Amino acid sequence: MARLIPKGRATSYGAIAQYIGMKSSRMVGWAMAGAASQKNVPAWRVVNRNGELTGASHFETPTQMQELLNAEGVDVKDNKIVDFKRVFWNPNEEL
DNA sequence: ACCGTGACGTGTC
DNA sequence: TGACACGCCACGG
Repeated sequence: MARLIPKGRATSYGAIAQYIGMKSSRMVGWAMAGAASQKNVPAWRVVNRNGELTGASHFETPTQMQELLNAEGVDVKDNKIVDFKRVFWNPNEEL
């Protein structure tokens, strides 16, 4: 799922949960925790509904998530995505 | 089998 | 706007 997220965009746990049909968004986060260490899964493009990088601490370094997003053109300030609503990518609209 | 915990989300007060 | 409660479900103790 995370691999479907376009570069330079980001989505929320809830959006993914909704897309998959999962009732619990917590499970999405749980799944991402395991994917964070995997280079082929852009888990850094998944944040909470406020655009906060809440899972940054699960990466190799707490700043890596922000670094990666910055590298893709996503502005991150104080561990939050700037203008998240504009960067937000809704998988349900891509159906 | 029970309980606490967690990268969450939504609803109340 | 901030704090709290509750639903959700996999995992470890």
